[in-house]
Amino acid sequence: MDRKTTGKPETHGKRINAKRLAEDLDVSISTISRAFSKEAVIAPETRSKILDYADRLGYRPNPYAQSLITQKSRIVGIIVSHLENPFYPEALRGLSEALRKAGWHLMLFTVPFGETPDDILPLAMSYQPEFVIVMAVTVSSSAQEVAERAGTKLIYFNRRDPDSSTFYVICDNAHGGSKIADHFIDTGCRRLAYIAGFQNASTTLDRWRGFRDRCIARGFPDVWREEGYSFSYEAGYRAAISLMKRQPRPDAIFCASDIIALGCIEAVRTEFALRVPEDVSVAGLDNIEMAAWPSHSLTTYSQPLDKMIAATVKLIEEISIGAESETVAWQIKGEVIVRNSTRPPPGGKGTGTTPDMPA
Amino acid sequence: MDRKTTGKPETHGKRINAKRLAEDLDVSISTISRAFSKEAVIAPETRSKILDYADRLGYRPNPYAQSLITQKSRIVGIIVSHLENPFYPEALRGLSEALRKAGWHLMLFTVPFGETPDDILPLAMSYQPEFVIVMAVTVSSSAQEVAERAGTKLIYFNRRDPDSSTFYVICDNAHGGSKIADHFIDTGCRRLAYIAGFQNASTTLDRWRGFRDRCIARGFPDVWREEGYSFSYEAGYRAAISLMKRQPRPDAIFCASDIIALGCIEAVRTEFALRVPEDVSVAGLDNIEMAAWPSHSLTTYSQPLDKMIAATVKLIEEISIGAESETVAWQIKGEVIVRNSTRPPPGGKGTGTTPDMPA
DNA sequence: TCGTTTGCAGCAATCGTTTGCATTATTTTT
DNA sequence: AAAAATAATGCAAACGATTGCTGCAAACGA
Repeated sequence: MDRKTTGKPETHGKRINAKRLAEDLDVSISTISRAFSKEAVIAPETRSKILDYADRLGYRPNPYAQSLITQKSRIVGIIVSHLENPFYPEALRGLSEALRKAGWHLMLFTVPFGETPDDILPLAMSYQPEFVIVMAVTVSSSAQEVAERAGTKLIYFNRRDPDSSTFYVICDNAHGGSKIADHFIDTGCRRLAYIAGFQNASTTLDRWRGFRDRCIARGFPDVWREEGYSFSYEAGYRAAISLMKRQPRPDAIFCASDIIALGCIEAVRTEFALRVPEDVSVAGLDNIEMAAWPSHSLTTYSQPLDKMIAATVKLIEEISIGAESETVAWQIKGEVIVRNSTRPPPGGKGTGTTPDMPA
Repeated sequence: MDRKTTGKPETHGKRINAKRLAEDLDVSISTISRAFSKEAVIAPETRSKILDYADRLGYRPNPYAQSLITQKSRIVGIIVSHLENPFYPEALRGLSEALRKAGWHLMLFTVPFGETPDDILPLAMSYQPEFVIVMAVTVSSSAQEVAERAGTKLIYFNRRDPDSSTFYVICDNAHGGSKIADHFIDTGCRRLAYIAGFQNASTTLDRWRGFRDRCIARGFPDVWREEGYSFSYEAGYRAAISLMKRQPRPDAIFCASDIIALGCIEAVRTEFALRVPEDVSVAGLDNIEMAAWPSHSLTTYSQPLDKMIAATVKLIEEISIGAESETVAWQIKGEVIVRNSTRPPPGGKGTGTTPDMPA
């Protein structure tokens, strides 16, 4: 009695579909369909009979037929350009799980070196996703228009489009910059510098603005800015080198991202034999997991990733329902996470002089 | 003359489909379809006329209708469990680009903490991908059967299923272990140890086997093994602590992955105030980008990622064509990358004593 | 008992393609 | 010039669902 099947379900050649179920159970195809629809009106016992049998056969409604008829795909595309920045895998993972829970499927598109999201968008569009999340530089307005015309909504994640008014979800980058400025100044730093990331990125810009404005406001108008040209370890390493050659040397460096900060710290230590934080305070922005590793122990401003993800999913759900969503954009505050890459406050409290890290 | 449209293409309400093109161009829907099919027989001028016009309208064949009729999805699902290990974002990116070039679409599924690929597979199946790449622990044979029955082929990436004979692509992990053993022994290390990753993973096992067997073969049968229980920085940190408490202390540690090795190095330095590589040589396996950073400068055995990706795509293409692929599995050799986390050879040549890293 | 409301299920049109076969137009052969 | 071969297109039946409408029974009220 432990054979493969217990009666009817003899997978007899053909692929199982609604018709097969309908015949076996002696109902119409419509009824099968309704059994799988939450809102449809159908007798409870009929539904459970169908659902049970479907389960036995391993039947699931064909999503292609569904998409074809309903004109909805339940697919969200995601365009990512810089997976090498650990912030993005973290974001990707969170987004993936949250969207899955909400019943969406994620199609991944990476932007190869030398190409732009603009080149990828048409491809991403081919499965007619209802949404495309862009975790990369913003796309041109013409590409944007193509998407809109096909009925696909664009959502920027961790980017903001200076011009157009598409949906976006970001952390309050200017706030981050300003809080780091406060932290530097409060701990006695005076010669303040910034290492920028990719030049056209809104994140580079906003973090700089927040940082510089706050420095100025607190009486330190001479803030240096060094271009990193990208959000990477190497960028931080290189930028730090030219920054540290200046006279007088900066005593605090705010980096446009954590990964830049790590490169920066390394350069300060290796190339100049200087100590962090005794000689230079270094802070980043992101709060990637690596920042907490004892070897790095990086002071940073945390991106509120969970909240950003929740906001993104909420946005998608709302628009999808047709709510025309009042909130077109989310900008969420994070907080400063003080670790050991910045000097302790002058009072001498806190972590003491320099803990942990061996010479 | 620079208006939106130049004549006909007045997107008049309805969604553009083959029918619309057919009417406008006065051909049949079949002809439209054939214009988009490489193999179809159609007059060249007809084809280009159609293609041009389609371009003007921005028409592309509806993939859902296509999938429905052809029973092929051109979708490959990918199940990833440990994006926090930088090896996986790197692999993901490569796979994504290579598959896209080959005309496939990638659906991403991450395995949330506490769940297994088994739980995710049914979900991944719902869009009927033609292939599912599993970059995680292997799935149970029953789940595997479910996939096979739905006509989906499973491919393991960086995993090998001890029991069943599904497709897999891995690097030659045993070779890696043995080469690292050689390197340790050649550079004068004598008290050899291994930090394992996730216990049931084939990678943990194979790397250990290769390492231990080679050590034994060369006359060092007493190889320590410490469990890390996962492939993570924290695991390496913890495992290194209990390993270094032993007497006598190991003087060389082979870690089941780069990220473990980084944690291990950090523990050795911070918790024991010992130097790497002077007191202990540490090597990993993967060759993630971070391993090359000057702050880490990790000796490691490189996974031949490019080749592994190429093999995966080739596998997919072949099976998809129906070639029933002779090669069911790929196992590709990598090579030892010597950096500064292992001591130089006794002869004194090579990089000298200890370069770069400040005290 | 009969008319009315209500609850469920079925009919059939529809989504946008692909493709085997029939048909027409064109060229070649005899 | 007619017959045969070839090339290009059209016809229509799938693929597997969803959903507005219709129909029918049971339940209800009078």
